[in-house]
Amino acid sequence: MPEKSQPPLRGGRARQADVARIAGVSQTTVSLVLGGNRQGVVIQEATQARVREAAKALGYVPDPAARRLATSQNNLLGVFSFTATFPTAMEHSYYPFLVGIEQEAAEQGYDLVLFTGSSAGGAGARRQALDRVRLADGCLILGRHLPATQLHQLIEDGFPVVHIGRSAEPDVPWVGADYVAATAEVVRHLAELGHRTILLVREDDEALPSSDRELGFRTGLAAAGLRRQPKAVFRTATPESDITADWVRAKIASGITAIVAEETDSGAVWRALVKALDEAGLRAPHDVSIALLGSPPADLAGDRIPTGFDIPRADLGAAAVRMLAAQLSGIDRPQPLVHCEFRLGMTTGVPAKADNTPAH
Amino acid sequence: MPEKSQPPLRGGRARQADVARIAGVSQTTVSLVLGGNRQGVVIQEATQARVREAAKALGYVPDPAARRLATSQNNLLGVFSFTATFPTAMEHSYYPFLVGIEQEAAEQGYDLVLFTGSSAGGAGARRQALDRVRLADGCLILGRHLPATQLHQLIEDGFPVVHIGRSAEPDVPWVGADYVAATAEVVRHLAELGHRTILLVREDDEALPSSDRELGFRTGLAAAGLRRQPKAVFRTATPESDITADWVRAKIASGITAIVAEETDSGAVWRALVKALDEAGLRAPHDVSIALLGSPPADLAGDRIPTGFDIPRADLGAAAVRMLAAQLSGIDRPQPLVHCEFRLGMTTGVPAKADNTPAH
DNA sequence: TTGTAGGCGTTATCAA
DNA sequence: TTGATAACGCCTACAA
Repeated sequence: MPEKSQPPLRGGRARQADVARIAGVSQTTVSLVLGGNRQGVVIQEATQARVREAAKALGYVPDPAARRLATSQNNLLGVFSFTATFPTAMEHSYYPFLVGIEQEAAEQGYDLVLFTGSSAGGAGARRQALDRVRLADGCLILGRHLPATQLHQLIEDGFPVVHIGRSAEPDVPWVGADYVAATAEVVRHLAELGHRTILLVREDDEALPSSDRELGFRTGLAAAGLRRQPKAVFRTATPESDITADWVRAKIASGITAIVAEETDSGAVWRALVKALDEAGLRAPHDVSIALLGSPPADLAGDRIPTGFDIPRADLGAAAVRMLAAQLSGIDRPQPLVHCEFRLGMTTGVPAKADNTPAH
Repeated sequence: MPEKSQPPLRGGRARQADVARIAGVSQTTVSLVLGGNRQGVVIQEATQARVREAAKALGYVPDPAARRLATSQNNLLGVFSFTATFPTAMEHSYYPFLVGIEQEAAEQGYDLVLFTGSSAGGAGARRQALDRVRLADGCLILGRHLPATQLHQLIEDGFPVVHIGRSAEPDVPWVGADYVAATAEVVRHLAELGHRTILLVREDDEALPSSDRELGFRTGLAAAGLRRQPKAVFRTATPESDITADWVRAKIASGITAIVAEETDSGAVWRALVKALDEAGLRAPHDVSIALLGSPPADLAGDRIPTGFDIPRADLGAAAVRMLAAQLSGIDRPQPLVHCEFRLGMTTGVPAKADNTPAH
């Protein structure tokens, strides 16, 4: 047997070279036949058959690592978050985003690399480094607090990155929910019901989600032709103590017929509002209309559905993947804003009494 | 500038060669300094510092594919599931497993690769292929229906794999919940309360989770010194129609004082049992004790907590990672069985009336 | 202490 | 139509 001295299999795996030897052709031919043959090279049917047969006999399977090395395409999308991606407390997890991310990634032919221990530290401090993400073709970033320096280094190097959630950092590509339009729509809804004096309750910080809602609020008021009201926005850092039964009564007495509350991470504002109404013996929408600029916290899910809007987290994840894929293939970036679905709940209705604005 | 003509960065990613050029050393030295240097080669501190600095400046990260091709190690653990890992219906998801997987992977210094599109298909049928997991150092497999052929191919080739959930396939390493011991413990609990005639309700198939529970049931009976009862196990394929108010009444009349129900994917058995009791106007544990061999379905969570046991899914995920890590480092496999926590609920108590077994 | 050279399995470019 | 041959990025004897 004057065959080459190589053993037929090495480490239990057949290589293209093995197939080639069995089929009596060159390794290149095997690659051509078995790989896509994108070069459009013409190969005899008989040869192809021989190659295929040999491959099958040997149980040949291409080595993805080698393939990826040769094509310099990992088909890997990174997912990086600074907090644990799957915390024990499920409500705070990125699960809803991942639903969309996974679907769209599959659609586009990418696998996902989940970088672990971003918060915990795990095995050594160096794992903290954002640099690890470079092993993927591009990376999605979840969460608010990013190390701006590292991130910009990444971006400067031309590494494709998309932040989920509108980013305040310049030059960081992002996808985000369109809070402005969604909030404006809620205001419009209230205005159409006849409300003329509407109050926005928001947290007392400068986060984008908050200021976007305020912008949408003002936009909505203007679009509805409502005149600028001096104290249309109420800021609170401590909802529990600020938003009381007395507070609500006073607001209603002052002519306010509708209150829209920001959705916060903890849901504290909305929770406090609901509680305050309850303690005041008031009911929505009978005594006052209330709306929530976001989704209700899980533990209040059983309550009456609040009017407001839903943040399409899965859509956001999918949009982020699309944006990243676009960067990777050099296509123009798609729309970064994702539409929020208006939610007609049971907490808004016509104003309790004729509004007290001057007749026009 | 008599530097080599290569651009400092290619395609946005730095290679060892780039680092070497910047640091003014050879590529080997870079590999030595940055890689573990398992060869024990001694390198000047100053040189090492230069290399590290250059690497940092360039944001160098080793290419996983290349690394794997050369060594078969890249600190990546694969997660493969036959259904989508993040389905829209969160209740049926692998979330609880992922909590443990992520934590333990971080602990052990691994990142995770989530192989997507296993079910959806996505970009072509080949994505279906389990072979992609070879990019990682090893792989966790979730879900029941495995492509046995591909899986065994993988295992034969020495690729480390761990199935989450006890596997019926031979030679497939797995971690699983110890249903046998847990079920036996529930039976013991009932026996200690004084129950002598206990009924097991299970689904009518031959799945391991079911048969393990039955085995534990019989073990528990034997350990409690209860004599073998002819019709101690009731099988049903259609719980809704089989488990009715009349059925329950008949069982109680026949002397049964306790019923243990298998946890099924849909929770159908338990649901039917609870409903039947309700319709019969019976209450647990007053009229009959009932126990659930697993966790209650989410929509019944508000009900009275059933006695039974909890499946430690996060622990399972962590155990799977440990087992995989053990395989990777050549250590002996750790215990594959994870203990289920006994859950003392409100549905079991002393038998309704003096039991009717003959005096001993 | 550092560098040279060869190989891992695939793809891609040329010649033949 | 096929077959050498050179990357791809990294690791590791072995040589200097």
